[in-house]
Amino acid sequence: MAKYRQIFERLAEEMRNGTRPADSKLPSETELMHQFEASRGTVRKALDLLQENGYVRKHHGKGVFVLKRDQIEFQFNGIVSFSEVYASMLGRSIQTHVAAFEEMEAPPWLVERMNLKAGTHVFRIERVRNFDGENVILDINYFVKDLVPGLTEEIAARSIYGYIEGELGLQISYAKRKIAAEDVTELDRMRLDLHDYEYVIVITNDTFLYEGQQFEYTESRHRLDKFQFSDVARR
Amino acid sequence: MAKYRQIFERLAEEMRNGTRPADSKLPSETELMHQFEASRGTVRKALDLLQENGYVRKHHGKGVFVLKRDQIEFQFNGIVSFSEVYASMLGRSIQTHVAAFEEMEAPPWLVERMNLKAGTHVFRIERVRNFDGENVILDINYFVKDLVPGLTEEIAARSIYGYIEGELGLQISYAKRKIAAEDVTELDRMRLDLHDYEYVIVITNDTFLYEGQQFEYTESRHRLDKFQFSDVARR
DNA sequence: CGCCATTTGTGCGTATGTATC
DNA sequence: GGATACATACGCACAAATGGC
Repeated sequence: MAKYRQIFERLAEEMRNGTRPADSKLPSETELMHQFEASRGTVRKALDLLQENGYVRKHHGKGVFVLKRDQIEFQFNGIVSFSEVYASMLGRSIQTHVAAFEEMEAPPWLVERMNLKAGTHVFRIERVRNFDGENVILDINYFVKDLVPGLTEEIAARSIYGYIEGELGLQISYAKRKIAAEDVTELDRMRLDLHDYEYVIVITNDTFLYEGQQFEYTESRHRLDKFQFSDVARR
Repeated sequence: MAKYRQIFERLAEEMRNGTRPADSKLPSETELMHQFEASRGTVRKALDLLQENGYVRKHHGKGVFVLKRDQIEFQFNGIVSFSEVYASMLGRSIQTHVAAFEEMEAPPWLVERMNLKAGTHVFRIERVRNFDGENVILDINYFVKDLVPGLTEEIAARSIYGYIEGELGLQISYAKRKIAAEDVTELDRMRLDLHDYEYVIVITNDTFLYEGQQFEYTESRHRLDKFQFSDVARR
């Protein structure tokens, strides 16, 4: 690990575990240089990282100060599967059931949407998330087959993202998300325990690799009362 | 302006106007050093900025490459008022009506939520967004009076954020957002044209200044069919 | 396969400017 | 004014990834 990264991790850990309490002042850059036996540029890079990640606030001419606790904990920015977030927020586990798994030629609307070559093959996966005995979330994924070879139903039942990033080593660059309410469809009725709800919250997700190619399109359909989305926007 | 900033702006402009097309390779760091008569550190800082802002992608051992156009345009990350986003996405304008404007002592639940001192005064503002002749969004803002002095109903009718950042020069650091569906309230019925909808989508927003103090809590209540949220998450 | 040139990544030392106290 | 600390910039050295030979 890069040295500035080590310093960052070390200091961040000390802030999380309370060794460096909120509002306390960090040692000066020169002092940290000696403590970590690093150059000033390296220390500064670590401090920049800390500030970018919301741990500290630098005050020109005064020093670097630790920000309050609850401002730190809340960071799940970036790209996370909503189900995971949802589970972690409630502190409980979600049962996942693979309701469909097929390889198919991308339908026209998907070719259009993902800007694919006609005839491209994709995996289509339906997964139902069961929470407290009720099916409340339906995830429909489309993955470009060439980019995610070797995807199986067993993997889908666990963590597709774990496979993609871990096994395949694909680098995800960014994702476009959209959230909106939609009328319940027949498929929703079939897969979910909808009670009397006439609407679902739909999160669509277009995920791109570093090279700019889209490799995934996903719809995550949530029963109204079981939907929640949180994030932190930073400037 | 700082030199690395100048280099960043210059290169970014050239990418936007097409002088440096997508997938093209930037000159090497050493070459840019000479072109801009800057040190390598300075050039690298500019390149880092470009990558952070989604303009380019660096590849160790290969070079720096310009990303595709639509990957650049789509960035309305950060903190934006949802109404503005909503309006810009539909390409139409929204009429804003200030339905309530009062100064009050922060109620207990707000003191708790915003971690205020008891007895703190806040502005409470209700604004209704009218779109195509229908009231579809109700914004309820609470601003800490001491941090946003001089707020008036006239300002509320235009852009509160414009006032806060422009006139007052306050620096917003980050915002926590939450989106969820809620049952319609009496207030919703009073202010909005709800038709038969029994639910609203509620976006809560806690906004913080750099010093870590929260100065705003807002609820934005949308009629189901008029709600849409988009963003781009980057890694 | 190894070797090498190119290019980015990291770390170091230093100098100057500027803001705060 | 002086001490301290952050911001920016420069130059140098070496490491690591890449691709051509």
